[in-house]
Amino acid sequence: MSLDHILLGLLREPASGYDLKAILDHGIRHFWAAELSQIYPTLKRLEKQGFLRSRRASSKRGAGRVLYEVTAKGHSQLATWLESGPQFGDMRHTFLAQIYMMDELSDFTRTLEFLEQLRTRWRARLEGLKNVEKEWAQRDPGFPDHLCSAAFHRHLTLRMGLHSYACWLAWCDECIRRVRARMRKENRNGKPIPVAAVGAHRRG
Amino acid sequence: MSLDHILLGLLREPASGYDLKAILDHGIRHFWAAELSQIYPTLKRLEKQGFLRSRRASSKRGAGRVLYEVTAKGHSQLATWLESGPQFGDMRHTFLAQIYMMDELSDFTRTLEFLEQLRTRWRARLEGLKNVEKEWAQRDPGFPDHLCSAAFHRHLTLRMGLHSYACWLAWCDECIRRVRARMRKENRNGKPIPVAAVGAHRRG
DNA sequence: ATGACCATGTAACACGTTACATGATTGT
DNA sequence: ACAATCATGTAACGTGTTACATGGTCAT
Repeated sequence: MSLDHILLGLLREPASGYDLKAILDHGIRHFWAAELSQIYPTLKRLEKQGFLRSRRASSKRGAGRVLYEVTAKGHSQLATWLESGPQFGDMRHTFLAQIYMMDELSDFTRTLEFLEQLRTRWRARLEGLKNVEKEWAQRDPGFPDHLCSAAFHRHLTLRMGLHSYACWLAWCDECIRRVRARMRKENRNGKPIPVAAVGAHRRG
Repeated sequence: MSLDHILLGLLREPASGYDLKAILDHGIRHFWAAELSQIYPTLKRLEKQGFLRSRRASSKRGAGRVLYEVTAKGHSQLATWLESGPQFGDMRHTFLAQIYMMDELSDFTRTLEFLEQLRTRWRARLEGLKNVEKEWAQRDPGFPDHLCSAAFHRHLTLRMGLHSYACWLAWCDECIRRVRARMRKENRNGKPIPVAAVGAHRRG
């Protein structure tokens, strides 16, 4: 149900499905993704429901395009959604599930490699977002305290990405430090740490 | 595809679908969720594929139960998955999408209310996890540096939850401070901040 | 002419949720 | 008797991905 509202919200000016995909991929990719094969049918349905209206337009390059814009009904639908409070979905962090059961491999080297892969990925993401912010600051004289309302809200979401990646990296470092400490201890005195479950699962 | 591996990983001792649901709800709920209606068919499929084997057992209370355990094939399947590196799925943070388009409402009071709802929720979650950790520390003399390997890895995932919620709260506070500052400014000198998009979307 | 990009779509499949259906046992 | 908990499942629906199909324009 969320993609409906997201498309409605991104349609500030008339845009095609292809445009919306580009917007999603550029400014939004750290917290949302969608494929064209999902966007096109969704736009059609939103039009049928009266939230959008479409018209044909030509494009310099390639085929003709279909531009959509939000109707009054669409705007009020979007406002209702925004006023309904935060939509929390439950997060599915597959990599955390993997760490949870990493003891299966009985080898802390694997855990360490795994954590280092997470760190590499997140460091790259963090650098990416930092650059986005830096370039924005250079380009826009109003940055960050005199942005228009739309850009201001956009910046808040960018800050969330920066906070998150930084904090996950800190977590990675903590984990790596602790895993290394355990490995040193095991090497010092030939694995005295019990391998059997002490109270496996339940309130982890 | 992930639920398959998660069930395999959670099955350290023989357990029923109902048990697995309880494990998911207790130790894992801050990063994964699944319904019984999804778990039961998945277990059947995993058995058909040779990763699990089942036997009937009675239970004190209620009906008979079906206990599953992991086969050798299942263990090696799980090991392959764990060694294949972190599975990053793209995150869908609906509430961030909502903030992104919150300027639609042309009223910072709404943004503020929204952020305060996020803060309330996350504060509760953070307190919950802090309690889990505190009780664990009191209960288990090996905590946190002499846990068995399984519990150690479990603790790493708990730490991730603690880091995340704390960092999101910090982000909330930063946002709330900035929104309040903007509201004060607007009150001082009747809305001089441009409302029109300066460069809407694109690299946000 | 080849590949990169613009542009729109359909079909099949995979994954996940909600609602429904059944029935036993235990505690109040 | 009633509600809560144990226990297993099916059916319908909603959402999201991958693969496939089509065809135009532009630069090399």
